[in-house]
Amino acid sequence: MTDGCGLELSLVGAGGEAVDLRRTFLSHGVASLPPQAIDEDAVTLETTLRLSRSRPRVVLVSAGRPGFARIEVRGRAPGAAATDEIADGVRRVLRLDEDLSAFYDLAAQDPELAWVPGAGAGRMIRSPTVFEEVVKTICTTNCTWSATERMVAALVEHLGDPAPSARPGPLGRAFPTAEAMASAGERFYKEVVRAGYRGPYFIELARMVRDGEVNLEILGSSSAAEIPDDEVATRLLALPGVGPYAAAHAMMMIGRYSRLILDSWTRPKYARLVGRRTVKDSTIERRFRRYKSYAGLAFWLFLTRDWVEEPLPA
DNA sequence: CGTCCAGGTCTAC
DNA sequence: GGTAGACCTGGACGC
Repeated sequence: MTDGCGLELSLVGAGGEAVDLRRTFLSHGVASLPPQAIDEDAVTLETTLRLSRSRPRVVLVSAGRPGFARIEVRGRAPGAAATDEIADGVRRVLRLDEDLSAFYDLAAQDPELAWVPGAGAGRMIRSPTVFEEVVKTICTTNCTWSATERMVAALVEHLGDPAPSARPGPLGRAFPTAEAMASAGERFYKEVVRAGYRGPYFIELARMVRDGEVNLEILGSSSAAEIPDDEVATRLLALPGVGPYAAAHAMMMIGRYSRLILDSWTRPKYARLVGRRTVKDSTIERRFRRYKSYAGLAFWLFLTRDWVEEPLPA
């Protein structure tokens, strides 16, 4: 456990926005894939963070004093450097470094999304690396959610570096590095992960990242600010197994909200919410065009408002 | 049992 | 540039 002071993070966005921890934890399904896990009732997020100078550590994030998140680190108390790294990691995962105030201003003018700023919604739980986001996204393509869970769990369980406290299973391990994924053989992907045709995609993607042919992490860093979304999309679409859906999904995960995630879940859900049987993609795009670079985030929040119960008006 | 298809992508026209 | 068909896997469903 942490030292007596405990570790806490102020739940405020970079622009002073309120942040709702529960809304953040339940921002999207990928947030609950290993090595992350969400306990909805306890409002707790567990994840395992890789550290630069020591073994990965299991971290638990939960509600602390009002306006704060509490961070617990499993195992012996981390040193000062590791503590800083863990705090930075959690800040990144919760996306606290992001300023959503410009988006909130737009949402406030839209009767159907005016609830967003007050709800502290809009922070999509993120993974420690862009590589992890892309791999997980590929695991969501063309299969059921149970298959996604099976594939990700197998990758983490068999290729992830364990924290000292790790027990058998997919939790308590950092997400595998590109190195580890590139070194695993085709048989591993076929027989253990049961990834089917995605196996060769994973091997090639991991090899490209390991060999420095692509720099995915730059796309998720603040130094990529001058790279336009179109360019980010082009780079993602060039990756094996990444098409329009996966590119839009990965972009949402790395804070590039211009693309709408249009897939077999979002399309019917949108149609149902607006009381139609089907809606053309172009119609959906038009509805959210006013949000410009935040169109994808607006669309996602429109779809997921009912994921969290809202407090009754006083 | 077979067919369909799930939070698609790729290749070949 | 738009559009079939194939593609791993494994639940859900119809027969």
